[in-house]
Amino acid sequence: MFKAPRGAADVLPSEQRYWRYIESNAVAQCSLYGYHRIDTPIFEDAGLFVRTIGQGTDIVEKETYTFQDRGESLLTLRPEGTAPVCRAYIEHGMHNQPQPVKLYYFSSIFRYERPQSGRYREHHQFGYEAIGEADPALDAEVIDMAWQLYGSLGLTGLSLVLNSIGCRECRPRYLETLKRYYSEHLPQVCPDCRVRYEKNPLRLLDCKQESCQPVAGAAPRTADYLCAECSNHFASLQKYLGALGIALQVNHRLVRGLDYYTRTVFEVQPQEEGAQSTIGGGGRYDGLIQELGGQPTPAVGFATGIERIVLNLKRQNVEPPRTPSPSVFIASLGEAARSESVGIAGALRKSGIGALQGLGGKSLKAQLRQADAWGASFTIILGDDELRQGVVLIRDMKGGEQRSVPKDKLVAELGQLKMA
RNA sequence: GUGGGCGUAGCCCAGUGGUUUAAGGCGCCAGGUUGUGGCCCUGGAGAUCGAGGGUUCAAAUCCCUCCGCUCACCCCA
Repeated sequence: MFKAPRGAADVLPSEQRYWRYIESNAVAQCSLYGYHRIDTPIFEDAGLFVRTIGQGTDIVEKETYTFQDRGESLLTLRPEGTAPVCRAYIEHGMHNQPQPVKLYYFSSIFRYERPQSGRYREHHQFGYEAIGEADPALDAEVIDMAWQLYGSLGLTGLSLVLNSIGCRECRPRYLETLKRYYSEHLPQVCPDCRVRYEKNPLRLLDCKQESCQPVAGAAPRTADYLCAECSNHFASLQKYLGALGIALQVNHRLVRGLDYYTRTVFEVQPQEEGAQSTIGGGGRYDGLIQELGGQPTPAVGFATGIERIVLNLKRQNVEPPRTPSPSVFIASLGEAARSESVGIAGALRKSGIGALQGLGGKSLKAQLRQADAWGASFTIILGDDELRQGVVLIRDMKGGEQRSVPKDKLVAELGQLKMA
């Protein structure tokens, strides 16, 4: 027996309403903020992700699905959404469009890791990128849109965590200070942190090991080492978020797992304990486009995990709308009635009325059971008697009343009933 | 990659060595009306008891190995 590969899952019909609910709310937000959809390939040149996400990051180091195709190109299944969008921005000369260029996507994301609740090898993200503008008001807008999206979905108790991790100019100075500070505390710190110290010092800050908390908590703060521009940017952003009425908490230990972020980084976190602490995150990445060979271009973006939103919707008992089933069921008895019923079903659908037929020559009882199981509002009954008289029976499934209607009036009649 | 929990029908699960030809519930199918649903009643289909090996007169039940699922860590969405 074949099973879905580890960490990959079917989204079954019964789950779809969550997904469609999220998607339609997200699309609605996108149009309010002027974003246009982009779809990028599911795989990219492997180098794209190494260049952008960073050589020392976990994603690149141990989580990518990378393979050689038959033409010996080295390809990687997309492990995140931003780099491909930036690649497309450059490849299609979007710097010639009015800036910022605002793009959104829904895409599957692949990371090779041990699956657990809210974490899969294939998962799906909704994300958006605003490319070509450095104004902190744009950062605020990006954050606002994320916040509005969660709100529109009915999620509550989320918190917005914000930090600035500086830019190419001021971050090296900060990292030096951080390393100097940690060098004195290395013996007290967990083994992982000793590795981070060498490979990715920023990550020292968000170590969750109990033993590292005192050291990390007292560490120098990025915000205290920002250059004047970064500092102003961060201050303005907070002011704008205030103007939007968005409550945020600055967390000096928030850093993100991808190397390309500059200045603004933020995450949205649900209250619930345990499981995955982040539902969505993003930030500014002013160096990324240039890193990929484009003009120096500032940009800011956000991405959120669909599976994690679904998880939280369920935890909070949010009920997305159910997709309606066809409201008319046609039960027929005998072959003559059957071919009549095929025609009726077709006519109903042509006039926009969803219709299902009883199939397989089942008894009327069985067909009514089926109609009930489908939740049909009306069942049309058609047998030899009705055929002879040129009528059909319309049965109201709610109360069980039924009456006969001339065959040629059926479509009009049902149209009326549906209105009522 | 590391650690914990768990694997009995589509789903939830009883059964911890011998009346088990593996029970029950949900769901599915059919019948209870000569052409009438939802409730009820009756019947039916559906399980190589995760896989392989071992112990035993006897294994779903004990032992070993493997596989899978799940939760957590790392990290992230």
